[in-house]
Amino acid sequence: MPEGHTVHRTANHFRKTFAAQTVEVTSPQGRFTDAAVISGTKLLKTRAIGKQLFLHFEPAVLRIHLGIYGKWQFSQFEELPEPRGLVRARFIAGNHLADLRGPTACELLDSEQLKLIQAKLGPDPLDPMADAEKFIAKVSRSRVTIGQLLMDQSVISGIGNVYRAELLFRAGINPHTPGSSLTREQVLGLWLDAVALMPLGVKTGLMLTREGHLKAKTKKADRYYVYKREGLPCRECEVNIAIELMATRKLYHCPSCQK
DNA sequence: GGCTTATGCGCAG
DNA sequence: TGCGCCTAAGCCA
Repeated sequence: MPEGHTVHRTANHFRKTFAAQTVEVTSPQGRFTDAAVISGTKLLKTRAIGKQLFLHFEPAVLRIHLGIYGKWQFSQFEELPEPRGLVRARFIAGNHLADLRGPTACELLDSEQLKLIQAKLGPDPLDPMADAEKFIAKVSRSRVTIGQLLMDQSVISGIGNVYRAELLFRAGINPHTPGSSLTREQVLGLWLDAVALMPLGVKTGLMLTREGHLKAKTKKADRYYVYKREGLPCRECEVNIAIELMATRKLYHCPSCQK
């Protein structure tokens, strides 16, 4: 379920229920072989950058990336439940439990490795300290299409297939436009729109992108302008929403509103 | 119950 | 470009 907002929610949850505590870390499945290195140490700091979660324990930093399959399951228990299925990592502090399944990455980093990985990440619209100019500069210099640039985590962190489609529709920009063909106002506009929308995602856990429907009570069927609406009439102009593959990912857009 | 699909990404070639 | 990852929800029967 991971576009950036979900990972920030996870970071917030860890901060609330695990931070500053001694955490017991195990790998019931066995594949996270370094669990013992951090188990029994304190969670000092929790940070999400885009789709990556960094849990700073005393001996090392744990980097978690859910990829497409990864899932978290959080719960509180009176009696600790047996792990169900393949649990890569299990975190326990007090009566709080977090089970991690199927992640792409669950690995310990030293400070050098951490620096390298974080240096590769583009600015995150959910980070108040993020530098929009870095995003603008990379897009403006690139002949790659804006549809692909928005999915490139070294250009901007945290955008996935849903926000990509919706942001471009909201901006009235055709996904095939090369980054360098966009005006500075258009690129800044995309950034500012992400800055405006993504906190709603963190707050509600839903990707709310439709003007007038930016509330958690918005029904799933009404939630998006174009994402997964191929063949249906555009909500603004009635022309059918188009679908195609762009670099192996499904891309949705309105051929009329996004010229 | 089975089959399809998915909000991602690294890697081989 | 295509594969591997290998979970879980959604949909159909």
